[in-house]
Amino acid sequence: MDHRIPDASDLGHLIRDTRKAQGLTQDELAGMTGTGRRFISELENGKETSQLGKVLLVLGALGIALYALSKWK
Amino acid sequence: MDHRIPDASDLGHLIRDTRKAQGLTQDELAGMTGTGRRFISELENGKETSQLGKVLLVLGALGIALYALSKWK
DNA sequence: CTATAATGATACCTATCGGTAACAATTTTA
DNA sequence: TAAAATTGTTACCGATAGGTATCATTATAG
Repeated sequence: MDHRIPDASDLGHLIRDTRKAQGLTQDELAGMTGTGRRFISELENGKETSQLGKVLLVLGALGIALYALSKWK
Repeated sequence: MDHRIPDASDLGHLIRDTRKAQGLTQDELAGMTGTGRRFISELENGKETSQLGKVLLVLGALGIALYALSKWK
């Protein structure tokens, strides 16, 4: 399934749903990505100031691929 | 055109290329998004710690749509 | 229901993000 | 080329990200 990601809370929801679909806890996902449970919780709740690199780590750990669609290039 | 975004530097390259394709300077893009030129410069150069919300603002300003592809949900 | 697990929220703390400004280096243009 | 424009880099600095630990709250299982 592909999802458009206009803002942080959309990404948060997708991450939460995907994590649960895989039967993972926030603690486990944090461990898999070298982050903390607090980071995962805040990310899933749509925090705008989450750091890009860590977000991409989490997406990667969940097997979520990111695509950018630009009509300019 | 769609681009896979595995890490921060891929996103940086896409942003830079798209910005130039539209004839914008970093200063102008910073102004359009309420950020600073420094943020744009570092983002384009693949800084991992750029904040998610601002990154999404920049993508929006450039007309780049983000999609997430998950086989779980 | 109730015990247990999972998540949310908060305090504490160090590291650092990013705005502004200034200067250097690089690229573009005439 | 040389001047101008653009971008990279650094200093300064207030604000805050996020790790760990802890407690409150909510969800889940038996």
